[in-house]
Amino acid sequence: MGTKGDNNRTRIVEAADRLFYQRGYNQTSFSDIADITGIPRGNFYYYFKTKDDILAAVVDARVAQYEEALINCDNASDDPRERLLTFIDIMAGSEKAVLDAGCPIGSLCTELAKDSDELQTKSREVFELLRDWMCQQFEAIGYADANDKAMDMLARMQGVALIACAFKDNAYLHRSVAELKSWVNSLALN
Amino acid sequence: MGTKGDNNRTRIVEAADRLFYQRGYNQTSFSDIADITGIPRGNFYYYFKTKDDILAAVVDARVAQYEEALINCDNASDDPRERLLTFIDIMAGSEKAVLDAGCPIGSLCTELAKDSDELQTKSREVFELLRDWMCQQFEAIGYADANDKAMDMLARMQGVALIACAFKDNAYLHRSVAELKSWVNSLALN
DNA sequence: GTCTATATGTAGATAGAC
DNA sequence: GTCTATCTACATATAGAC
Repeated sequence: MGTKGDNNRTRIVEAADRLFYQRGYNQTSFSDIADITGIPRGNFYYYFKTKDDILAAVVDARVAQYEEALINCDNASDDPRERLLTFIDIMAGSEKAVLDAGCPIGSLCTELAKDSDELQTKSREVFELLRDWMCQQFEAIGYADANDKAMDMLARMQGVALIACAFKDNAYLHRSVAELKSWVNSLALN
Repeated sequence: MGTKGDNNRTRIVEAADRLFYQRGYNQTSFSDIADITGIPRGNFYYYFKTKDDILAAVVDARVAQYEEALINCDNASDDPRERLLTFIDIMAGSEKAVLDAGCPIGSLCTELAKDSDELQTKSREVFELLRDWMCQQFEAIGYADANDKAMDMLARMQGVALIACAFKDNAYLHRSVAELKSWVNSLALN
């Protein structure tokens, strides 16, 4: 523990994370990951029992990454609206990637919805994290239907990412992000 | 032409259409289509040169199917708002499938955004058809930014379908469809 | 822990008999 | 037009040397 093995494991997960996003889970092979990391295919099975296990590790890594981002949002302000705006800015920061491959969370869930239930349930975890955090913010603003609001905001961001990617429309993406932010700004603090 | 060959071709396209929706394009094999249709794998190459050609035929079939649906929307009323409501009802009619596999158009575009440019461009055709028709309706209502409105409505529907599918949340789907319809109803006829 | 060699299955695609 | 047999490539996964 804590030596070279962990390093290799981490490198596999990071490469898989990027490839699952850019090519999709099913279209990413062990060879692809091996080519990027320089770690031979056969070696993967020392760190992971199956490809599904690699996905689980990737989802865990993404959850950890977003947890950190959400802490940053929390620290950015005491005003829940400001926190939501910070979150939108973070997401909008990867606009080029979104235009190219959509939202990493949404596109993964969409793909795995057509696979096994286990993969589907696992990939949903990132969404659940974001929904719960958004729900907290809407509760702090004073909404009784905070969870509904969180689902709405999640859906809105996903719709924007999907359409922007499908049409490769950068202008649309910018306009929609601006409109989403002005919607958050207009929320009354009850 | 017009004889048995067309029948087999049509059966292949119909089976592929269903499978591309339920399992995804890349996860659907010739064997899968052969199992459903009873037509042997090797036979496919008499009707299609490559798997990509089958996808093109499926997209063409979907475009034709939605063109027909849009004509029905046009015939339903002279009021563009009523037409949009009819369209929403048609899309909401397949709620069980949406919960299971998402929107057939959106999930295909999301998947193929990570594949070749050709497949991506082809799959976008269905979206373009819907966007153009929606744009017409918003123009008829009197919006100067009709195309923006069309993109917004498309994105909203896609976001709802994606989130409903990811969370397997039927109640959310119903609520969101109702809210979308009440939004259309509230549009002022200028 | 790390690597090579390989097993096993299945994918898309082709050849050629009928 | 329809079908069987098969090719080639590549997928996940395993075995076992070092």
